[in-house]
Amino acid sequence: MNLNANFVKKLRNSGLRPTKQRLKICEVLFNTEKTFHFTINDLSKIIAEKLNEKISLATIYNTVHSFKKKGYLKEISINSDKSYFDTNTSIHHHFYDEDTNQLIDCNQSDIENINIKKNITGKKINSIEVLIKVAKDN
Amino acid sequence: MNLNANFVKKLRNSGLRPTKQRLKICEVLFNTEKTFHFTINDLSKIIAEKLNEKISLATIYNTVHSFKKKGYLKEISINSDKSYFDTNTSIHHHFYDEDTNQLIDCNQSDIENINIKKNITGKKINSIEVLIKVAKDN
DNA sequence: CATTTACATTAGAATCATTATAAAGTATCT
DNA sequence: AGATACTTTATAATGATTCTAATGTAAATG
Repeated sequence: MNLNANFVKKLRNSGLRPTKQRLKICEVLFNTEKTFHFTINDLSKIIAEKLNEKISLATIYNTVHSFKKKGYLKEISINSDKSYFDTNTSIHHHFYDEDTNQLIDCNQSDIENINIKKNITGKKINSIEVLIKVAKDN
Repeated sequence: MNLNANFVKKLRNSGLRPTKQRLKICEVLFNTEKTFHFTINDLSKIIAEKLNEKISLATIYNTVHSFKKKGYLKEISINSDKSYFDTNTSIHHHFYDEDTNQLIDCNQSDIENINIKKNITGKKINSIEVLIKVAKDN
């Protein structure tokens, strides 16, 4: 399956028609070797600068949220004013560098298995996320 | 040490003068058997309703942030639009009920020790927080 | 393949949480 | 008590996100 068909599939699965704008968004999000973290504002700038395309914020918000709902993107919790998203949707954790405000992936294999002894009755666990805050050591 | 003296001490330690408004805030935050979670808006409403006092939002924000900086309150990360605070400042984790949007404490003793095998070079770990998202099991 | 219909895009307005401002009030110091 | 420094407050400003409604485009229909 070529890239474009893959993008179309992701969009359709998310209940979205494959439009020019949304395909551009896919290009930035899914056509990369490495996964990455971004805010809506970051994404908007990348599209504007690298792709020389201007897509309205409303469209970007809608598309990102649809992808998130479908599981093609993850939202990441940080004490913060902004929402961070992650194109790495696998189970993994994060370091948050308080000096630089940078988010860094922490593979599941870098943390020993987390064993939760007690759960809320009648509920199932949907996710376990660890956030490790680090700062200059001095 | 009586309660009031305790409040004054907390305020002074946080670099704040003990004013009428701030003491009312302390009353809500620290004069309880149980610790609890709140948003600034919650706090504002509790003060307005239970204490029959109206304190401006700016004062509440300032006071809460000073307490947080000093460690008398914790801020909690959730995928969200709002900031949650916790009067339980001990090391502990959280369940987040996605059905009800409720935050529930998870004691450190309810999770087996978390062992991080790899750290960012030159950084020290300030905190390790686990957020367990749960939802109806059906 | 023209037409209709349903969904999309967009700029700009609206909203909501949070932060800044500056005038009036209060705690503390001397 | 008077001077000084910090506070409170209402209101304005900001910034992220969502809404709106007019215009545009994809898909379905005949």
